[in-house]
Amino acid sequence: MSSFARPLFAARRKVSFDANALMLREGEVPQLTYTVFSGWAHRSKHLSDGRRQILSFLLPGDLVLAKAFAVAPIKFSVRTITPVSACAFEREEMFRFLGGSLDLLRSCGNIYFTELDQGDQRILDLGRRNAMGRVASLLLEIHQRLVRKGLAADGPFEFPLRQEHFADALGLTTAHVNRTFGAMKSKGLVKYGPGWMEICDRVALERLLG
Amino acid sequence: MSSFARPLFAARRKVSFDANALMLREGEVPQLTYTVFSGWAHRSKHLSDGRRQILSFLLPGDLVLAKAFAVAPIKFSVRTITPVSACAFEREEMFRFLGGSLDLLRSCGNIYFTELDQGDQRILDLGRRNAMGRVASLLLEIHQRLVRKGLAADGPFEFPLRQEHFADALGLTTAHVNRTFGAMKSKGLVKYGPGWMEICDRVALERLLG
DNA sequence: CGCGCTTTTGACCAAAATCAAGCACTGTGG
DNA sequence: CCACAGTGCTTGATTTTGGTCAAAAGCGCG
Repeated sequence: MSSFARPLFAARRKVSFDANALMLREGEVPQLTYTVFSGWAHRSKHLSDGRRQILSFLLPGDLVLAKAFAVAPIKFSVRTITPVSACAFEREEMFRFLGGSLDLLRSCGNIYFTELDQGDQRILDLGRRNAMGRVASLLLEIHQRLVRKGLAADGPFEFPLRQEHFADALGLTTAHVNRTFGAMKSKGLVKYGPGWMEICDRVALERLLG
Repeated sequence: MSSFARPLFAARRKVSFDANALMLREGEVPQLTYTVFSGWAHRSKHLSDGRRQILSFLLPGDLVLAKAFAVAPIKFSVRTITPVSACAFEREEMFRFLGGSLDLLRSCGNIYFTELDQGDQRILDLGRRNAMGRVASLLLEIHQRLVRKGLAADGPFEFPLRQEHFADALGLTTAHVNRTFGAMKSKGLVKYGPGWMEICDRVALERLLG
C-alpha cells in the first residue's frame, strides 16, 4: 500500500479538517479524494429518522480514496472523528496512474480485497454475533490495524472512539455497548479510559469470536 | 459490465455445477475465477459452531471474479443454490487484460463500487433495520438486479431462494423470516410460492425502508 | 463553579431467538 | 395408486437479548 501511495503524495495538496467535520457528503460526486495522514474518521450511512450506521473506520494512513474513487454519486458520508490532515488527489489523474503500472494495479487490487474483507467481517459480526462478540471483533480488528501501522503494540494505546461509535458501527445502543464494555472490563479482558484503550486478554477476546 | 466481460468470454472454458455445489472454498487461493452464466449462488462465511452468514447473492450474469480475484487465500466460500453454468478465467491473464485498457479498468472500478454499495447496504440493514425492513430491503435489491438483467419485471418472477437463505443473509432465524414473510403476504405486499415471488406493493415496501 | 459531553446505572419493555411440533408438497418405490 | 420420506413452510409457547427511557455520576474546561 505504501509503495502505491508514496510517489503520489509528493506534489499533492494537503488539507486539514476539524474534529467532527464532513469530508465527503452522501449523494455527491467527489472530485477530490483523500488519504488520511493523521487522525481518525468514519464512513457512514443515514436513515431518514436520523439514526446512522457506521460502515467503516479510517485510521491514520488509510486511503479514503479507494472508497470514494467514484464516478457516480457516493452513497455514504465520510466524517472526521479527531482532527484530520489529509492529502487530496484528483480522480482522473489517478486513473492514468493506475493504467500505467501493473504493480500499481495489483496494489490497488489488494486494497480492494482488504476493504471487501473488512466489510464481510462486519456483516458476519452483525448477522451472527451477540453484543460481546461484536465488540470484541471490532476492537481486535482496529487494534490489529493500528499495530500494523505502528500506532499500537501490547499495552495501552491512543483510542479516540467513543462508545457511541461502537454502537453506531455494531448496530447496538450506547447503553448496551456500555454494559458490554463494563462486563469486559470487569472480566479483565480490557482496560480503558477517556482517549485510550488496552487489550489485556487477547486470547479470551478471540475465544469470543468462536 | 457486459462490454467488459463479453470479449473475454469467447475463448474461455465453460463449467457446470450442480445445485448446492461448492464453487470456491474459504481459505483457498483461487486459480480460476468464474462468471455466472445461468443459475444462482451465494457467498458466505462460517462460524465454528456451524452457523453461516451469507454475504451476497450471485445472480445469472454476475461476476464471481471480482469477489474472488485474489492473490491471497479468500475468506469466504461460494456455493451454488441452483445448478450453475459458469465461465472460467485464469487470474494472471485477467490482470494483463486490465492493465491494457483504461476503459476496462474503469468498468472494473464500477463493478467494485457496485459491490461495495451492496455490502454497505447490507451493513445498514443488519445494523439498523428490524426484520421486516431487512426482508424488504433484500427483496427489493434482488428484484432490481433481476430487472436490470431482464429476468424479472412487474408480476411474478422466478425466485429460487428459500426462506433459510433470507435468514442466513439477514441475521435472522428461519422461523422469524417466515413470520415476517407471512405478515408481508397478509398485508398484500408480496405473493410467493415455491420457486417464485411477486412484489405487489413496491411503494409500501419502500416505505418500510424509511 | 458550572456547563457540556460521555459514561454509567436502573427499571421496564419488545423484538427476535429458541425449541418443538405439525403441515404441505414432491418425488419415489411398492 | 397410495404409503412415506424428505424438504421446506407454518405456527405456538416460552425465554433471551438487547432496546427504551430516564436519571445520575465523572470529567475536562472556560
